[in-house]
Amino acid sequence: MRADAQRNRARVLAAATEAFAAEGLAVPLDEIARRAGVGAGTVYRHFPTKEALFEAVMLDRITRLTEYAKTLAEAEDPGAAFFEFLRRMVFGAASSKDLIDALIGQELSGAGLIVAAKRDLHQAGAELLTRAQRASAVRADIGGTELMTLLSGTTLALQQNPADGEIVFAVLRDGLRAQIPT
Amino acid sequence: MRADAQRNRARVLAAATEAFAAEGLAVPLDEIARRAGVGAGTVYRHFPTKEALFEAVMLDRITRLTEYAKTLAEAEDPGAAFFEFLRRMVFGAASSKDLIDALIGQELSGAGLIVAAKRDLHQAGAELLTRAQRASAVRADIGGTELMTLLSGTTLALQQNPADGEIVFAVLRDGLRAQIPT
DNA sequence: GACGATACGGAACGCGCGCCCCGCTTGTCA
DNA sequence: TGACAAGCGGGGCGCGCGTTCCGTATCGTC
Repeated sequence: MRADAQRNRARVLAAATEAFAAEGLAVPLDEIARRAGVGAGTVYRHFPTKEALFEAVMLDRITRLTEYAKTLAEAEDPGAAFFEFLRRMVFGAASSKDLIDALIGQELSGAGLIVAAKRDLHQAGAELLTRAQRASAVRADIGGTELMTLLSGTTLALQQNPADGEIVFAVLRDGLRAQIPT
Repeated sequence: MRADAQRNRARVLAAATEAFAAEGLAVPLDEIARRAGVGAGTVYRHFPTKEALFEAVMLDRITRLTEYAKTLAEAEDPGAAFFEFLRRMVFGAASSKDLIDALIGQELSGAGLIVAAKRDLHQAGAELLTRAQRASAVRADIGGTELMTLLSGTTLALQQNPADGEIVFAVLRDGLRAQIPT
């Protein structure tokens, strides 16, 4: 690959990451190209479609989260590790509109790369959850899938009112800590 | 107003309510017209713009919720009334994609009718909340605005996985019940 | 330094959708 | 029942945006 091509690819990716985070999937591709200082054609040489570009951005983001989750899985205190993960998920995504689209939109079935990444993240999250539950730090009547649903919702909520972050997180935390009366 | 005009207006409103709930704001106006059995021009005779139609639909929905909240405000048990309201909000909106757009989208500033309706709903919800808090049924460190943020999030979450409704609601409920350790 | 290949830019195309327009239909009232 | 207004349908326009195409510029190599 030619040097300038490599440089442009990186620029596009950076601009796309920023633009998608700020505006969501709705940002026009021309706008991304403009921010990257390239033409629209160049974007298409590196990514066959706008959706592919979006997926590349999300893939990076999701992978990073998964790695973090795996790190936490080896912490001593399972409860603390779990809630730390929760906090990162909630606040990390609160200011990026792209996640909304990634989570809500069912149109990104994609080549399967994202699906796999998502599955990994879910798995890592579930691992943290199970450990915390074994330590009695989290209620037993919730599974990995439902946890992700909750997380999506919390993220989406903070999208609108980032200022309410702490209280929303507190309610989620306390709700997860609650022991079921059976 | 002529009889057929009245009938057509009602048909459009009904079709729009259904279509918006199923598909969200993204549903093409022609589709709504088709479902209503009228032409696109007819829709525009009754509602000046697509957004106006959407607002009319949402106005109805929001007003209904507010009335319900006001009814509950006179119940004997403030805690039970509050959680009943919560349940209605969460599950009532879980299967309608239009609320997503109404809640997320900031583009519907509108003529102010919706804004007023929203404010009324918030006020009624806040009243229920305050009463429940005075009865020590709900944590004290949360206000009306933050409650609405939480509710939006929960609603949005269930949009994707309606099956997780009960557990999500349970976590929200228990999180709200939790007393703060100070 | 010249030449071939690779990559670039941005004008142009097609499509979907909101909205308007106008010839025709239908309801209403005398 | 006739005449006029009110209302209707759907073709068409304009715009925004994703995508493509191709003449031009740039890189790497001999």
